[in-house]
Amino acid sequence: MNKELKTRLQDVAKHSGVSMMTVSRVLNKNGMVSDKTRAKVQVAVKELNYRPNVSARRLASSKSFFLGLLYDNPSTSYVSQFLLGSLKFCRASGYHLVVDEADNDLAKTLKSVKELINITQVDGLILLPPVCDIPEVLDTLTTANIPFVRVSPNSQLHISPYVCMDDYQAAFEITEQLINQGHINIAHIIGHPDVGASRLRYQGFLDALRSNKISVPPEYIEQGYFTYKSGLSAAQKLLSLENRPSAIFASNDDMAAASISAAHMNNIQVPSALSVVGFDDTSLASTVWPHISTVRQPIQEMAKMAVELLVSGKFDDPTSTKKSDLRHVLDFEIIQRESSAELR
Amino acid sequence: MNKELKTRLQDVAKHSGVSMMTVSRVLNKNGMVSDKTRAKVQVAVKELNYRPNVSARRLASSKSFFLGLLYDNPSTSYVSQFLLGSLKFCRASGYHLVVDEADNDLAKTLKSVKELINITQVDGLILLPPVCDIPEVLDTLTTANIPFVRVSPNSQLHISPYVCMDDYQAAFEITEQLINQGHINIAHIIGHPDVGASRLRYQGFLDALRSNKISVPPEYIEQGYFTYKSGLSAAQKLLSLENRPSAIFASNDDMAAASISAAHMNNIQVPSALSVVGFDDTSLASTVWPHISTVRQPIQEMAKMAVELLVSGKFDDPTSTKKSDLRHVLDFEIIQRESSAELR
DNA sequence: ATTTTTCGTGTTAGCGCTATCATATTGTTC
DNA sequence: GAACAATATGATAGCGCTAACACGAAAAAT
Repeated sequence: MNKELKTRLQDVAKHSGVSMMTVSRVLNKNGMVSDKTRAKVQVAVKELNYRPNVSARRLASSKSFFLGLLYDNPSTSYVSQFLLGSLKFCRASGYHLVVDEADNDLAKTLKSVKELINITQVDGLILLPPVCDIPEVLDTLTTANIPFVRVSPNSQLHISPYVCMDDYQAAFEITEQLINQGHINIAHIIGHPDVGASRLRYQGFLDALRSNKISVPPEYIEQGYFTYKSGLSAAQKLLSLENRPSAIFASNDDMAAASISAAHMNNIQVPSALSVVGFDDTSLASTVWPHISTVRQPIQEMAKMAVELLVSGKFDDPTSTKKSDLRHVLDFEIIQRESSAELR
Repeated sequence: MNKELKTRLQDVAKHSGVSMMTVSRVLNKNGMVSDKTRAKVQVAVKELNYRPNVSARRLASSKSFFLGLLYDNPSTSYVSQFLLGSLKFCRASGYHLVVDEADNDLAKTLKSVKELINITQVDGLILLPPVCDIPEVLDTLTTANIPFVRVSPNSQLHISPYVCMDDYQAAFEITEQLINQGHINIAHIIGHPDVGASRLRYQGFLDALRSNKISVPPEYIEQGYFTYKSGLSAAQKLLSLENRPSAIFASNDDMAAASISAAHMNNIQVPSALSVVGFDDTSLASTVWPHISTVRQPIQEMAKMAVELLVSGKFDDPTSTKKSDLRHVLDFEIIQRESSAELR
């Protein structure tokens, strides 16, 4: 560790002719500094390419500069994408990320949460679905007064800031695209019942059909669990129906991939005899053949937003924030690939 | 941040009736402490459930307690698995992980490495393939005298510790398993030429055939790049051969998945008319249908080992270590699933 | 013009730990 | 048992930063 190289707060202070404390205030954006001094300091920071020492900061301040990320067990690629995104933005803001997997067991999950709070002393927590909807976890955090951000939560939307995308609208649009391609017999594989997005996507699907005056027979709706396996058995049922659907909308890519497999197994050509669309645009969507038409979720952007919300400190005082500021919706994108096509 | 809760070094010192410095010495395993005092202190540490404050440590010591992880662009699931593994073990050892993606551009990659060294001041670096074989990166690290561990490296094996598995042997065994299932016409899709493991797997494949007196026509060997796409075009060629192989051994799961897709496209049943085996046992292997028979790489264990090697400090002085200590081989496992079967 | 309030800035102490050196306690040699 | 080396422990001073207060200057109120 080369000590000569590092610029310290003192160097910046000397260079701009003020005290260390003033520089500190400028960097932490709290406290009051006149515009003139602030500008002066900022110039010095830039010129010296100063980067604060996270450890010294953490040691001296009441903040830990740690954020926690708690994930459950959705698709691996979803978690890893989110993870990479948040690591990147944490680093940019001088924070560190402590990652923990929530166990299936509620008691263990709560233990993890408490350890993050008491031992690691995180400044805030990011909760991925479906952990973000476990009431006991939310209670623990609220009681401990730890700020947290939830990703695509399902319930109790007023208790914390959250990032999400418009699952309903995306489902509506991708369904409508199938309709525009001439499909009428469209089946749906619902996502995991514990994940709120599943319901929204299902609703979007239904409403798209309704607004186009298309009715859905009940046997066109199958319950899945976001896993390949569940998708496979759902698709098998759909494809063995008397009146086989010409298109399947699966609530995520894993189940869409499974639908394609099921089609292969039954010698049904995709997309000529069956169109399949998924949701999420995980790497899987372009790793199976044919590539899956899907909805791109901006996972990295969601991670960035989640980190930013915590870092900003805007929500540190839970009583002072208005409901309207809690919701942060990011844009999606419909991706047309080879697994869906015009009905012939 | 609740200050009352945390046990400090001082508390441990008081509790065991020695000075802070002695406790520090016990914890850091350097310096000399008598066995009696060490025992006393260790008891106190346990009783008080003491956890050292990483930031204070970092601030006061010459170490940064940061490790860097540099990855390139192999399969997402490989990276994310490794990432999760190393995060876990870093946390357990009180280190933090700084992750950086190596750009395709050499200059940018070197810039990342230098930033990790100079700005973040990492204590050590983990290099994933194929970054672990870029001479300029290795040179930079050697010059800066930063310890690093490489994962499945290809070349210059004497310059740093590394973790790997026996790719050759694993390839040999999974090929032999196909042979034992009655297969004679076995094709191979080679992995990315820049990744050393590709060659080892290819060699293991060849030697398994040779030792069973089976000859391979040259058209049974296709070059791939570890991507689904490259695997698809390779498999297409293999399956359109006059004398079609009855089995394909792909150098990773992505290309095995592609081979299965290609089979579907050509109306070839897997595994009844074509057996396919892969390598890595990433999540993909059990997300396509049929599930892929493959070699399980112990990715998380490799991550753990890599972190441990750096944390141990055994290799901080590059001149003092013997060649024999550098190599760390972990066990693999052959996983038989539904994509391969007895030849009928 | 004086008091009060605000704002902007500097001063001091210390966060929890380790490096460094000083000191105390052994053990070893002749 | 004196003289030395080796080993074991303690005291002190920071690492780079911020909290908490102190203080002067400007603005507002009397």
